[in-house]
Amino acid sequence: MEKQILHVDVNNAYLSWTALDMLKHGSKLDIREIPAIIGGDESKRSGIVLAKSMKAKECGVKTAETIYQAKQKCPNLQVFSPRFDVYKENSNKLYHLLLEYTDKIERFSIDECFMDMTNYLMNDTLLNKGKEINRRIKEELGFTVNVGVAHNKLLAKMASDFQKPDRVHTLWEEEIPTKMWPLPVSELFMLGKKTVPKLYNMQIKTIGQLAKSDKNILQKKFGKHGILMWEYANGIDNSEVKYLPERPKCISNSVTLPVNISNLSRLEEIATVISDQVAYRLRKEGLLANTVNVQLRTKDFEDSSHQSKLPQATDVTKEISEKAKELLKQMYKKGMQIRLVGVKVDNLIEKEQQQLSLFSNSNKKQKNLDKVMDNLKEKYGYDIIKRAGKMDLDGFVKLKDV
DNA sequence: TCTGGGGTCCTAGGACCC
DNA sequence: TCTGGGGTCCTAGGACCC
Repeated sequence: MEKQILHVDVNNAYLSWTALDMLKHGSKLDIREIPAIIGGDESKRSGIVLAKSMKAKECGVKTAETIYQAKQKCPNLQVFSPRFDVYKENSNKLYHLLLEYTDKIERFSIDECFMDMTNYLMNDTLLNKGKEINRRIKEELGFTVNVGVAHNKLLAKMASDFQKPDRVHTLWEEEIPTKMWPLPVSELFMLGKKTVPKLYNMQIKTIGQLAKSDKNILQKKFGKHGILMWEYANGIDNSEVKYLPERPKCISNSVTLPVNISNLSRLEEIATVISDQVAYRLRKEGLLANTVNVQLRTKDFEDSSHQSKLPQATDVTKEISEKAKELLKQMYKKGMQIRLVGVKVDNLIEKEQQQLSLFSNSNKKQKNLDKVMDNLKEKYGYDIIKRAGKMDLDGFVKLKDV
């Protein structure tokens, strides 16, 4: 049977939600009405555009470009910092409103949901439900969304991306040739900046041309991805709305350092602090990691990563940080100027599935230490705990480097 | 004061085994 | 001694998403 799918996408989510929070706290200014962006901190070398207002968009400001570039285009641009606690709260409000319509909701990101409305339409049409949701969110939550209405996830997602903001668009199968095929191929979901130029070289410039091109040639050139893009261009997508929460496949944290660092022992200390964060999140999830991965980025934006299996699955901070340091030593070559350090754990399993081994109780001391630290973090917040003899990352780098 | 941070999935090559 | 070949595991890197 045909599926009935909605895709709900918050318009300029970070910016709208920041605007609402400011108004709630007495601000007279609605930053949705002026040229404004949500951006990182240029002094910390994380100065990119995370979200933009319509007025900023009219100036030509693009998401993910540098704040510096955005200001060139739009000299009176106002920049605001992201507020992730506020975003999480609004995301939850949205989710709970949508739950009134179906429990089959996939939270695709903080500001996007897929809804499987098959069997939940109650004598109404899918389009009417979409319109009602759009209206209720605006009235009850105070921000606007685009809603895509279709028979599969891909088409619903493409539809919600049509004209913005505050719109409801259908993309039925019979509308594909008129609504989707004329669009440039770069608009298709899963076609990014590496693939689009290759398609251009093949004289494939619109989604329609991609849809009509030879699937076998695409497969030869792009492998599985070639099949996927051909199917998407033709509106084919049989994937399900994944409404059951799944365990994460990996957990990672990384930092762009305020200054480049070319000193191995300092990098090791940074890797230790990050490992601590990763291990804490791992324990909160009740998971164990089998693999540790370290990522480095040089001042020239050359990325490299090394990974290694652990002797056994663990959530012990010390075991993860020791492995991370070992990998770091392998990777770091004298004279490298490091801009970013990241630690990731992979191949996660549920704690209950842990293989019993002769060594499973060997790290009792470390485990107890982790437990004590975790309790303090729960009680007073993550930042209250500084590792003995170390400062937090910012202070550490600022005071000891340059 | 130019370029974030957190994810998922895929591919290719080497090691190792039978 | 004329160096097969399939399967699995592991690692490094890359593409894409928001």
